[in-house]
Amino acid sequence: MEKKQKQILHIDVNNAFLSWTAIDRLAEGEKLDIREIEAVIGGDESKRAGIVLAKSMKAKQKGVHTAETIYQARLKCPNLQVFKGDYKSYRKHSNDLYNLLLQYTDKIERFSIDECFLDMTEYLGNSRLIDKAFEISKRVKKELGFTVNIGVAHNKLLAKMASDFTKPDKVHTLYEEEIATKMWTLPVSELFMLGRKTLPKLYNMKIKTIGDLARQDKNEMVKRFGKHGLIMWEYANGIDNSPVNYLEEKPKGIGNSVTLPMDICDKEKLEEILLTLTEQVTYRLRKYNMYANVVNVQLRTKDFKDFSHQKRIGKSTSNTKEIYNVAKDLLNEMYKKGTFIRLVGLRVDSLVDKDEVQLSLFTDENDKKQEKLDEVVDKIKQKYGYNSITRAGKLHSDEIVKLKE
DNA sequence: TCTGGGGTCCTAGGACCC
DNA sequence: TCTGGGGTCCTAGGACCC
Repeated sequence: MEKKQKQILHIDVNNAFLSWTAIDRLAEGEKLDIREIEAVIGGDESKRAGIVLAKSMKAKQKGVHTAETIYQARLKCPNLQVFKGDYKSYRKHSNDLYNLLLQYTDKIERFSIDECFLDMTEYLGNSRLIDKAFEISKRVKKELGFTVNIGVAHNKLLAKMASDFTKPDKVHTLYEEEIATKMWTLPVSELFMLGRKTLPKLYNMKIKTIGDLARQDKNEMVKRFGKHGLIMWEYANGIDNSPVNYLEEKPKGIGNSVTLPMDICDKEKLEEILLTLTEQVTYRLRKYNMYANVVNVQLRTKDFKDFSHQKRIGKSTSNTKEIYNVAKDLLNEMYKKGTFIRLVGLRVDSLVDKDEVQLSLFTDENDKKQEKLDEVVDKIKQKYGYNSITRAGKLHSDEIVKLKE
């Protein structure tokens, strides 16, 4: 029995953050379209978060890369203009795109804020996949005011690779018979899931193009790189059977981390930051109506070394105080006196739905009290905004840990 | 004014049980 | 007394993505 070939589109917003900020500015009456100048969306350098989040085509032509420091970008592009990001607005533009795409299929996987996979297999009728791609491209541009790249293929990997070819505002196909001419000729660094650590190892093996990688012996790749070796080899050969995950998925973990305005070696201060992070993380956790089983604390030292300790806690919980107590223990266990810390992070993992947790018959009276306390605080935050209520003596770390609605 | 913040998945080693 | 493995859970760290 022959299996029906999947019909997949990958939609990728061109310079998403920069385009969306450009649109917002024009809507507010600004005359300058920042897509037309040497510009980036960047983090706040005064908060030691100065990296490039998105770049205009003109900045790209000067050699500016995403994720490099704004300092470095400016060396290459002295007239660079830097703009702040606005995540609330980005979420809205992302939703606008999603809602437009829903008119074509409900099998949409939101891969990130600016990328979607569409499974069109059952929604094509008599039309061709590529014609749908062009139609979507035109409509997004006209109705939403920004451009997208669309990859057209028979699996997700090939669609994603295709959408990454030439930009912006382009539709590219990458069918099986085109792999050799369109993909194997590319540098191996272009392959999805091939990062900066693996690349030098491949260069040592004289692998320069995706084609070189595809022609390696599969078993040899597994022997050398384990599971990752298999994935690399399969991707290089255009093999990917993963489905478009269109169902809304619950998060597997929730975390907040913050780069401090200056390196800190005062443990009390670190604990205060940790408490603020815990409040935010558990607030989000409770909004999902979930409990956590694992607490994880991350520290980054001033020379950029990362450490993390985690602990599986006895019972699942979303209680601020309980999670903070575990977090504080982890911090104390890990923190060496006198070390200067650049970043503090808190995550909860191994999440479960609150409803699925068997409620203990012996729920502690004190636990109930704590849960009530969280509820009351959450309600106030929901009604009057996250910032409306805070613990005494904690205002400073509230400022450091950027508060969000 | 050098290097973000949010995730997911994998690996290796140790503890513990059978 | 010594010598085993397999399986599972837990933890620390790392690679990669946008």
